[in-house]
Amino acid sequence: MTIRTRFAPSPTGYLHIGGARTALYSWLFARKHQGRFILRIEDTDLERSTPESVAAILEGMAFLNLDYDEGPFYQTERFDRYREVLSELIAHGHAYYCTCTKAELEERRAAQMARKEKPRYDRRCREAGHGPSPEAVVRFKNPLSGEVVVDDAVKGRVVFRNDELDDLIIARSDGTPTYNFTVVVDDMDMGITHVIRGDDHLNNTPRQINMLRALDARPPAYAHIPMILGEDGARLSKRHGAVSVMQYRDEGYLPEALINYLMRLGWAHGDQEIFTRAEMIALFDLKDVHAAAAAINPKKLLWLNQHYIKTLPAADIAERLRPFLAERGADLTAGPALTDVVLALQERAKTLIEMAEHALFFYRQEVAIGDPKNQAILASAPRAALEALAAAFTAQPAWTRETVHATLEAVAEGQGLTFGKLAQPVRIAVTGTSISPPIDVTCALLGRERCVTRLKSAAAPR
RNA sequence: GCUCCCUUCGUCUAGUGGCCUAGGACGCUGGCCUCUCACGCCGGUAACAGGGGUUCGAAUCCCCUAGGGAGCGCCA
Repeated sequence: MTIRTRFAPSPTGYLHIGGARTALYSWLFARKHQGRFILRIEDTDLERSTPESVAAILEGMAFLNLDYDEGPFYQTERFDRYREVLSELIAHGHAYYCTCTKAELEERRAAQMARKEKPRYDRRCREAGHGPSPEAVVRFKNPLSGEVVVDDAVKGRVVFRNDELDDLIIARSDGTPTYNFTVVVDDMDMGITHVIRGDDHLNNTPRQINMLRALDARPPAYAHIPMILGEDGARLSKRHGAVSVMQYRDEGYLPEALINYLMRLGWAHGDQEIFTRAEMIALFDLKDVHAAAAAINPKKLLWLNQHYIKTLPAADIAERLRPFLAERGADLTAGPALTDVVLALQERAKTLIEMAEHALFFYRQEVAIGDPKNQAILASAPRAALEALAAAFTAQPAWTRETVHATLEAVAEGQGLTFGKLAQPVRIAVTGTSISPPIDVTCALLGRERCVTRLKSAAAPR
């Protein structure tokens, strides 16, 4: 049997990291078993679904490199099929028309709550034999007795009693189908073998299984993965900062880091922290998914991002860095090869934004020393030392890291300074900041001409 | 309120009855390295929610309590 999994987001917002993890686990499971991964857009809520959200979801999946074998399918394009299954259900006595109004239902719900009962439909129309009408909804006739057992891959065996369940609405009065019904029809039609989704759906599962049975379909296997909590342990929301996958991208996070982080959040393989895609596919197993909700830890994500910035090929990082540099007005043709700059910066940036900012002075005509602290450091070196260095640089035959280093050492000695006492003011002079790669590397990369110009300008009286 | 789920360091987790005076990672922190910032290396900090059982032995099995979460929509 071919394993078939699906990711079924509703396009009512961006792709957030909880959804991304659900998608990742479904993708991994399919890949591990040489199965098929299907993307389905659950857009039956015409009110809240937007094309922008669809685009955001697709974009997020692409960024994370989660490719799908089938889809994206849109539920709004399958309304004929839902109608067909709906009439089948009605014809076989598994569903019925209900004419109770929203106001009536509301009232009964309130009364049940007041009586400390679980609010649910009282099945008043179940045997009434109503026919179709403009106000009528269609309800599924849930079994009245017995129980439904969900053998969940992460939660274990969960038993629901049918008398706890009510007759849910599967088609609205305007004829459109509802979520719990479309999901059943789609999972059945698309031959989904493993439903991997958030555990907020665990309570829906017995009703879906009952519908599947009414349709003579074999229920898939289920795996309900816990939700992701914010840093404070509360439910994830906008106020927790970056929760959108695209926002992480914009903040300079690598998909490798995000995927690794999400993978490891609520799942473990012993003490291993870093996983390649191939390892993830090979090692992933639903049974190792932790059953409890996990809080997001932004610092650890940052650490992982740094790890991948550090270890991925410099040329690769350079390509990803380009847009961040362009955004900051850097002219990449007026400076050293970007890959060389990345090589120098790779161990000193946690995000691409940070790297772009630290790379900027390589691609600017001039630097400004705005910070008073930096001006003070610059002033700590005798003007003559900077001038001597500029002269020595000019006279120096070859321009490499080694020769630059030797010149710096010679000038420092000549001026009666330690290497460090000269290096830091020089750093301020040529980069405009107190932070950069080693000064010899920085100068070598920046080029003789710019170094000399900046040294002279820093030495000039103001 | 009812039903369902969950509970190991601050956080993510290892642990499936003895290897646990509970391991790793992030964070925080002391030190080393050092021209800045980083990287790297060495060390420290900190947890089995509580209570009852079962057992020679429990973080691991059972029960209860407490706490957290989800669902109970003509939302998905």
